[in-house]
Amino acid sequence: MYPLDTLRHTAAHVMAQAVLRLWPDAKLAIGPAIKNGFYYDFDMEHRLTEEDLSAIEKEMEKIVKAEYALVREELSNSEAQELFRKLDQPYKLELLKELPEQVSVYRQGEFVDLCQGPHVDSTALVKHFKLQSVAGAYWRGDSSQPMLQRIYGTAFNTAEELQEHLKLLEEAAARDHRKLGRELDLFSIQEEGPGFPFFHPKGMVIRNTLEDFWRQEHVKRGYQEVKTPIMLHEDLWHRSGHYDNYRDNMYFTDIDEERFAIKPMNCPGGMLLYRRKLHSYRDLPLRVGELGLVHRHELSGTLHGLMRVRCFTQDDAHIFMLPSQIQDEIEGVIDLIDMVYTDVFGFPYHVELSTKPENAIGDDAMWEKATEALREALEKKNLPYVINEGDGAFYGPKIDFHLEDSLGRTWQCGTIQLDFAMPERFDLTYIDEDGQRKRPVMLHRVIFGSIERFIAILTEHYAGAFPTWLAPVQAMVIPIGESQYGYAHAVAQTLRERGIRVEIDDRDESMGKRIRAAQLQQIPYMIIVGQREAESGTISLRHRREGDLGSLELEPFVNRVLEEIAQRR
RNA sequence: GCUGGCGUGGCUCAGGGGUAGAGCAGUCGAUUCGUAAUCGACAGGUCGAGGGUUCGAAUCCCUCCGCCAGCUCCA
Repeated sequence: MYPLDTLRHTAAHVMAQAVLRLWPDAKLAIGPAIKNGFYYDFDMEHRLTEEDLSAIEKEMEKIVKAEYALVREELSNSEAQELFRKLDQPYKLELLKELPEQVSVYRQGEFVDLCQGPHVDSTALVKHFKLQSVAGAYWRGDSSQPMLQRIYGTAFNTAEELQEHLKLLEEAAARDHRKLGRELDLFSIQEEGPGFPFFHPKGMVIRNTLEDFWRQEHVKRGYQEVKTPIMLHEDLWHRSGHYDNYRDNMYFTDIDEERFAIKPMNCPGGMLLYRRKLHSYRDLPLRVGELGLVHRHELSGTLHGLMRVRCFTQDDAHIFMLPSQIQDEIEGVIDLIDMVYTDVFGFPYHVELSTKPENAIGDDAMWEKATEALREALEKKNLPYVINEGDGAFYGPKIDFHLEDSLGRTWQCGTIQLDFAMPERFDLTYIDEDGQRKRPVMLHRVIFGSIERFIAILTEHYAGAFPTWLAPVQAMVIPIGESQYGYAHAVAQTLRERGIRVEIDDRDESMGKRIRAAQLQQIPYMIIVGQREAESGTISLRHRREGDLGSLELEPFVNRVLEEIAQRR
């Protein structure tokens, strides 16, 4: 048994060999193993289609059956150059320019590729593979370079593992929040507003419930809430550094011959609010939250349902604090994020520490200090982390929280950014004990990240079956026959008065059909009322997963639902 | 933004140079039903938009818009 990435790397070679057999003019770029499979990039006249994939797979099968040994060969760089010049493989020559004096190639049958290895011993081992898709990809990931054709595939050691993986992909497609968002009537994106989502009544229930939860937890932790304007004068964005560092993602407009920008971030507005009055050291830490709607110009090709949009709501907060409060405040945010991810949603997560990017404001010493402070907090909290070099915000380093959903996919949601630069730029001050004006330090942080994206993640995580506290409709009352309509409406009204989101399906359709409709809408509880229930003043309860739960009085049911809501289950 | 693919009723899809079709959903009627699809009828589309070719375009060509898969980027 070889490690999967070794097997997949060989699979990439087998695929390249097959492609070369079918299209001898193909120029090979690179073909590595990746997280869930492998790919190889080609430059060729023929435009690959999905149909070509099965032809390539057939050719690959021949190569597997031929059981070619993979043979490693050490060459000098110049020998390799000669080889690939002869083979007319210009991308390999370009790669060689940056490789050391001694390089290696791997051969299998008539095929040879520049490659470090390692590989499996024989093409015979690449039995369980599947080609998945064709897509464009830039040479060296650089949008100024030519676009190549990339074939994605995957490979496993056993047929079972391959099947399992393909099933997982199907499952992910079935849970796609764009599909569920339509079916459950949560949100839509119209042609008139690419990347600008519309929230439907049911989507708004989820959204408002999340926001209510957010507010409760923030009030408990001493946060205040503000709302800053969506549009502010361009001068502000020059001062904040956004104009220089973020201009390409911003929307601008004119008002009375003055230039304004729609906010891509909430912090500059937060700065203005801090500056509205003098602050004493006694006021700090000042924790100011904002559910802020930001707009960012994202490339059209990157838009993706609610996951990637052009306007979204950040559950933002800015914490202004004394330098001595940095550690406690960071830890407080880490605890809050942990509570939300772990206790409420049950998401496992990992953290990354992102350091100074190329476009950055503030000097190196400042960055060093900020990065160290974040690192210290992580270590104090005993949180293992990986470093994400150069991935910080332009105003400060950050801790990113990546949660893992029920399909094992990870999503970056929460982030904590430590910022010494903005307070400097906006000349923020507080009056210290000694009567001197001093500079506060600032934390930017989000828990959900973007409400829109978080809802998308939740939708896929739960496959549309939102827990009761979030479910847009918590109970559907289904009268069996017309004579129970009055009783059914009375039951619904009682539930409504107790704060339960209830609907009634009294359409003139069979009970089976109405149960099915409620099941498909993933409504947690169905309340069936027929003659028996109407006469005894009870309900017959069905749960979307547990099925028929038999009959009971209304009160225990109300308590059950209210308990689930209170427990956020 | 780039490469490739795709745009037909609310949804899923068929049709493919002679002037639009199914299922589901919807409406109406019959039915009044005991835990995932009762039966029937009706209604619903200038086939993404604009231009061109043609006697005739949803169908062929061009441009634009949008969507999908990637790339790049990111909450």
